[in-house]
Amino acid sequence: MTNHPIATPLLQWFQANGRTLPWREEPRTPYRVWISEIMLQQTQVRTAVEYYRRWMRHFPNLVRLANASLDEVLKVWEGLGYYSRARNLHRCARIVMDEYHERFPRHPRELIRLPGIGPYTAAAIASFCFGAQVIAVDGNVRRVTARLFAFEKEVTRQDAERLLGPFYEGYPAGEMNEALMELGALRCLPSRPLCDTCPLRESCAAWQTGSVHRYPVKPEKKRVPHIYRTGYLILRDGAIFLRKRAPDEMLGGLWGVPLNGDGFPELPESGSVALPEVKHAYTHFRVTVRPVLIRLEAKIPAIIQKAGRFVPFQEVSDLALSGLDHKILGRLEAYLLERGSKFPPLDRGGEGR
DNA sequence: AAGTCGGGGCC
DNA sequence: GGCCCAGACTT
Repeated sequence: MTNHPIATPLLQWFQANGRTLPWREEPRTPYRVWISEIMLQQTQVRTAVEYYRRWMRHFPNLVRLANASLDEVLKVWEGLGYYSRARNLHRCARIVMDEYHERFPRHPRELIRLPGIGPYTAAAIASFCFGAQVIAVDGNVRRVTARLFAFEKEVTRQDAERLLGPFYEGYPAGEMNEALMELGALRCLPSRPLCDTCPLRESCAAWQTGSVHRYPVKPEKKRVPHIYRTGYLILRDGAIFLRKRAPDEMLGGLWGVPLNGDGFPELPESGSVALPEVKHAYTHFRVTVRPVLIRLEAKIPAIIQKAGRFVPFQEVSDLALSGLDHKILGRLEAYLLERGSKFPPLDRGGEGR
């Protein structure tokens, strides 16, 4: 029996205090693990759990997902962000159904070739579902590693694999991966870690030197630009003009209010009504949108009409919209309510159908 | 190695 | 406001 001074207490702690993922119900099929791991990319468990439950009601298995339309998939994903994850899930489901006879490949080298599955997710699926002896390096594992070894640089995936590899020998990698991630989520927190109750305290180089707060070392912070746009609310006979973004642009596949610039011409604002501004923060820039109700005298120019279509108010909630567009349409809803008119409430994720 | 790609939770 | 989150993909 192996008895590693770090791996053994880690697993003992995990079996007594870990296992907090709410969807760990058996059996942990590749489909369930795949969906949950994709949802958890750059997303906290609290945020993902309700999306996961709703997802499984809409797409309970791989075939149902593969046979759905991308519009349906994006609507269920709506609000989770990083929408390439949803587009890749859809692509991947069709590949696994058509080319892998509905069965995920077992080997990480094969899994990583599938769209949306990178080094972490491939290792997670392979170790959780197929017992592969591979390390799944996520943000938690990087942080734990940085403190455990008082690592003075950013911990790359290769660094983590090299430093943690000896711990894994003789232990099930799936359990070790989960244990390390749970430790990062419950004890080795990004700020104010709970070292008093950490099972690896005595082995932690950062704790031994009283310098836990210095790790992990953070890269330079870059200042984010702030852009200003005008959002065009073009109404006609109980419908609003929306455009569908191309698959290869930001928020690809989602519908939205057209903004000036950004593939859309400036519109004349004579006689228009300005609504309160909307602010929105993305990862690498911020935007302030000034929504305006546009009064179009003449017919819609062809260049604009080609960019989208007029959507009846009642059908807007069937479309997948970004968070910014929800905010903008919220201004319109408030404006119409003030004037005794009505705009249907915008539910997210298609639950209202 | 560095940029791009969302949104929510928390301080 | 800034920071972080069970990362992947492109260049």
